[in-house]
Amino acid sequence: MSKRNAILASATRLFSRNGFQGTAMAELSAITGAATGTIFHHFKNKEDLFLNVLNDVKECILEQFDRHQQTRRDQKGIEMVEGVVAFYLHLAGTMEDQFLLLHRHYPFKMAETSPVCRSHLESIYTCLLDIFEEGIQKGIQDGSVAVDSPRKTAMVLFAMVDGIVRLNTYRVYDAGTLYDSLMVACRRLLTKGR
Amino acid sequence: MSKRNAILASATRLFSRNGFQGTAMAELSAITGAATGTIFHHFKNKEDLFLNVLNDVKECILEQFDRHQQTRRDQKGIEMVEGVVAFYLHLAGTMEDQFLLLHRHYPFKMAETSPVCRSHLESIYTCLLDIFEEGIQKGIQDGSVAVDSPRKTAMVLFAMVDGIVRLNTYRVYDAGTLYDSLMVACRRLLTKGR
DNA sequence: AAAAAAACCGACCGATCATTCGGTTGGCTA
DNA sequence: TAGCCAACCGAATGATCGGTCGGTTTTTTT
Repeated sequence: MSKRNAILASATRLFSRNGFQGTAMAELSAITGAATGTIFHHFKNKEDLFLNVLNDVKECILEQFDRHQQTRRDQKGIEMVEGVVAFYLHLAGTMEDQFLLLHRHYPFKMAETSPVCRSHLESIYTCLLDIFEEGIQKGIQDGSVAVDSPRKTAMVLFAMVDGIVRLNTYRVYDAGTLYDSLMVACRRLLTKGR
Repeated sequence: MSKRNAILASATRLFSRNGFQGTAMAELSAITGAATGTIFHHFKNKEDLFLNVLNDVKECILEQFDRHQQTRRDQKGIEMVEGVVAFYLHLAGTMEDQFLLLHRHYPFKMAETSPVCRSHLESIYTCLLDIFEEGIQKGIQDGSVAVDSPRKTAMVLFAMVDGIVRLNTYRVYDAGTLYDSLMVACRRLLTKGR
């Protein structure tokens, strides 16, 4: 692995676990074996480094969901949505650092002044909401889903799923045992009951 | 207002908006007009100051919900739950800083090493979950709510409501227009449909 | 092989940080 | 009045931080 990529990989971990201000370039230097001069050779400053980390996170997440979507073209709407929810929970486990980064507050604060940061975050959330909405729309057409506003329902659904993931990574309570209840809740949200 | 309370009030705002490491004692000193020596006279260090802030947040939130609960003794279960959800959304608006503090990551990280911090956070979340569960339990008895596991449902419900509040304060999207959809989702979650 | 470019190094710098400390003030008690 | 103590002050301190710079090594190009 090139030194640049090693720096990016370790920076992702540090920015996620310790935050932006909690990540010291000296520590990053020690972990990666790259001199501080080398880090600033590849990235013009700390914020630029973070923006590159966030860009990687964005591309990784978008690619994962794009690939997942391609295998789900012929399902019923409700099954698509449930599949996405399950996939989201799965990814949150395998890409813990990336999801933790998105649960921290500073990226959203940085987005208020940095258009690049804002663009990355928007890409991620727009993509996720679009996927949820697509499943809901399809479900409405095939009769497996019954809701008023697809977009708003997608938002509420996403807030629920992401809320569970957050409470889990923040260790508020063990949400691992909650995934079944979440799927039940998901189904109830989308159907009118029988 | 005593100087100690002025320090606590401003510290709440700074810790919420700028984070722990993003809050400088010098800035706190400038805002409150208290010398840095005065701050360290009242609080033995920065962490102790934060713990006192968190304690105030805890007491304030617990008191608000206690008072709210007392006015809701004679409602149906589902109405109690919906009332609590609405009250939660209302509080998130009037106590923005306190809720933002609870949405940041560092208090939960600090909780891993500080028992005092952990205790405060546990008190808050246990209280909230208990209130949600109480309404659900009551609803099961009076027939207005139909779910399998009250506690797990309370957790999922809380994750949903808190998720909406978080996405709103992080300005991911404007959730203000989402409160109606949230209440609909809440009702669907708790009832079997007709 | 020579030259040019890119990657890399780590000592160094100024700024900022949390915290300390010696001293002043003002209200309370004996 | 004398003595005491909590509240208060702000200059000083040592550690740490992000970022720079002059130089060396490695890779690529010609």
